[in-house]
Amino acid sequence: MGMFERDTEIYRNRDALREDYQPDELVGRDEELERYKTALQPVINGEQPNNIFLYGKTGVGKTAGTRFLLDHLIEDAAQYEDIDLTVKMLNCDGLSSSYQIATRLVNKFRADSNQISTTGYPRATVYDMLWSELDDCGGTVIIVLDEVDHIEDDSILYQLPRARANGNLSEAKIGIIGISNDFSFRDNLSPKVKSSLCEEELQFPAYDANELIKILSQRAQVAFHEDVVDDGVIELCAAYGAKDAGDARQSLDLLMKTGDLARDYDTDTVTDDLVRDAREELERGRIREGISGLTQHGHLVLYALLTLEQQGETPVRSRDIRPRYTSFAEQVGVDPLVPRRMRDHLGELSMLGIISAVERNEGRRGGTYREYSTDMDVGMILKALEETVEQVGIHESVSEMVDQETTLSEYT
DNA sequence: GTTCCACAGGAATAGACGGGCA
DNA sequence: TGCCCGTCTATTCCTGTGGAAC
Repeated sequence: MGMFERDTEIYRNRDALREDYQPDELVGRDEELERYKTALQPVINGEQPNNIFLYGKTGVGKTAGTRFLLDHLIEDAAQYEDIDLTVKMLNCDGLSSSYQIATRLVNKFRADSNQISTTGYPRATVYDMLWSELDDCGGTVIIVLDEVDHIEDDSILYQLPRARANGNLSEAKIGIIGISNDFSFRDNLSPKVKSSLCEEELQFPAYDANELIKILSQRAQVAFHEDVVDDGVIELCAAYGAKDAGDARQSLDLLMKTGDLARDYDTDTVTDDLVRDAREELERGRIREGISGLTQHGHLVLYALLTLEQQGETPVRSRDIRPRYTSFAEQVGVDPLVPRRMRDHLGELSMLGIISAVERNEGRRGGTYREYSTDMDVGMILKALEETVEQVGIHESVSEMVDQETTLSEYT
């Protein structure tokens, strides 16, 4: 027998569970796509396209829906001789200024051999280059700015929709599609930008469990061989996904992890139990990753909360976490942070989903405050902390402290 | 309706640090 | 090497906020 043996293969096409997989049909977004389609209709009519602003949380099909519709739009527009449609998509992640967006856009229109540098030109020159590229291109041009909330200044969002009205363009008709998962971004736009960019606003709500089931079934059918996936697996993945954030990406990851576990265990069926294992595994990974990105003080704040949790003192408000945190900080020989900064760390921890916060309000008697607790297994987080944090001294001091505290509390 | 509590969290600012560059 | 710049952490000061108490 050889050293390598082929796995019992449950997958037909594992890639179908990946985020970037494009199914032939987009399920679960019927209403949204219908409205989106209506908003794009002017393109086919040969009119000036609407500017569209699209918002919704991560993993609710904004980008996938846009790709899907625009692909069809390009295909259908080709049937009309008087329409010359160009679509350019730009992901603004990692780009912070209008200047950077403008240079990237110019390069999108130019050949690889003719790219411009992303620094060095006066802003007005870059804009002029952009206008001439757009005019050379002519016809209808749709520019999709994904994650548009990463841009910190309005300039390009103001200039682009008005380029034609301002006489910078004579040939091209421009339509902007802005995609954002930050709801407050829209409100923070200056009124003049808001009115032009947000002519059509589309909101993509989170997926509910039924929609997730549809999506997962569709993908699973392609991804797995027949009769490999037990009844209930899909439903369970969807239920977890709907409970957490209504995020399709997350549910798909869970399903894929479950399949991977089944493959690793050499079983030929994907079962409910594996879903639970996979979820724990993903959770562990997420927590480890979150913890590794924290500063020393973040770790100390987390330790403080964890030890309080172990003693049954949670949920606990930040001012009651502080003494514990302060003594931990002293134990490891660092100055404790001011309360304001400590709250930042607590906020960061709850953003990462490692701890949870509930806002409480006792009015004139007690004002508003937040109560923190961990909604996960403390042992698991502690283990992740020990694995991730190499800082000498912390664990020893903390476990010493915990021992003291627990012995103390045993006597009281 | 007004007041007021105690915190939430935004804004301005400073210092440390690291990478790119002449 | 020193300089510049952007990023990250932390501090200080501040305004905002929801609902119980008045």
